[in-house]
Amino acid sequence: MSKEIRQHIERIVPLTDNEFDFVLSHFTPKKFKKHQFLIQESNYVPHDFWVIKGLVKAYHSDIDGKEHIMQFAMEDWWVTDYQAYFNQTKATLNVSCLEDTEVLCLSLENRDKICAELHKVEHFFRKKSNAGFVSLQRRILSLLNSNARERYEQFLVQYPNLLQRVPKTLIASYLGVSRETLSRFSSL
Amino acid sequence: MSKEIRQHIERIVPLTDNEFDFVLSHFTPKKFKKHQFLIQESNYVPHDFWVIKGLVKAYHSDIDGKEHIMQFAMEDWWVTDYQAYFNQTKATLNVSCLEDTEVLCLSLENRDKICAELHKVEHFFRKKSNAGFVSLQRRILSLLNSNARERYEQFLVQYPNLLQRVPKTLIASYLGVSRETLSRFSSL
DNA sequence: TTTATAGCGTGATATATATCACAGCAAAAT
DNA sequence: ATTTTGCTGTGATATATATCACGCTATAAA
Repeated sequence: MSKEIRQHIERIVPLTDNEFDFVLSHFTPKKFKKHQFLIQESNYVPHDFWVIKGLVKAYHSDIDGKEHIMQFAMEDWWVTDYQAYFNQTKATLNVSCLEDTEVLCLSLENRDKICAELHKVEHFFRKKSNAGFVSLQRRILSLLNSNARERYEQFLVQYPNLLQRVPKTLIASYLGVSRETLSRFSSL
Repeated sequence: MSKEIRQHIERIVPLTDNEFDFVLSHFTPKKFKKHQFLIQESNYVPHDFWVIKGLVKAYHSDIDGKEHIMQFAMEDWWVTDYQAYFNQTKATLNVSCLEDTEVLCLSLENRDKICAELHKVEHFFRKKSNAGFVSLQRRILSLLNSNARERYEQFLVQYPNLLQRVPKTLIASYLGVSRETLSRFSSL
């Protein structure tokens, strides 16, 4: 299970065995059952999570109790409430498991430590953050440009694998559409 | 004009004079007149731009010729088509000047060079990227959560200064609302 | 087994927002 | 000085999407 994250990092920067051991020693593995919470609103957010196995949703509950999904995260994805994590403030998002899930946890302190210690690691996280930024920009453009049906079709192309594992209700909530409207799309 | 960017960087990492000179030498200043383009769709994107003075919009033109604004950028902001810039692909966004504008240009090559040379600089850009990521997440949540009027009110709170300098038509396009609908909000 | 509960589809209706059309006005261009 | 262009407001109407309501099915809980 540590091989996977090594691969994940080495897709961007090569590491010696020693370097990798050093990095890995700053992560702690953790397991969650379906329906358990990695993060709950109004609590502090101790970790960024890298998903080894399983599937989670990060979402905001509005005043009417409606859920708005910020992101899904499955194998090889990172997830947390980044606003709260980076600023050490209380979460406004919840992160909960759609399946039994195993993660590697990285505290902000440890993240900054391995970044400071190993320039390569700082480089890795910069690249990751840049890529994340770009993909959020794409999502924003899709919300501005496209109607509900088009957004759904884009989702199908971009995340065909998620479709298998995530109920349509939640995909609707990720896309900013009601489940009924989404359902009428899928039926043709 | 170089003092401003030094301050901008030193809000995150302190630099010696030598270090700053080294960094600055990788930027090139450039001036644009109102209506000129920093970036045009379907061209390669040679630079990331840091705005010294002025105001620009980064936007996508859809098939019907409608503009969707990705971001505004005024003094002390960064702007480019990041997807195209980071991946060295052709732009899908345009960036054009709403006012006469002065910028500092940073090529991807130079960015990577100063990041590789100075760990501090890589740290700076990582922090910047993280902050950008978080603010895009906020915008996405606002698009999912809030109706047009609420988004407009949030915009007023978040960017009161932009309201003075940007026509409402463009704010509407940033918020994903028609200018007519936005106009009906402002009138009460 | 029986009973909940979650997911999904679908009709009828309501509503937010877009679109179309027109006018007024200020600033820029000729 | 006159014309053009960009920005804004506002009415009338159209449309995409939300909401409400119901039933069906499969899985999970009692």
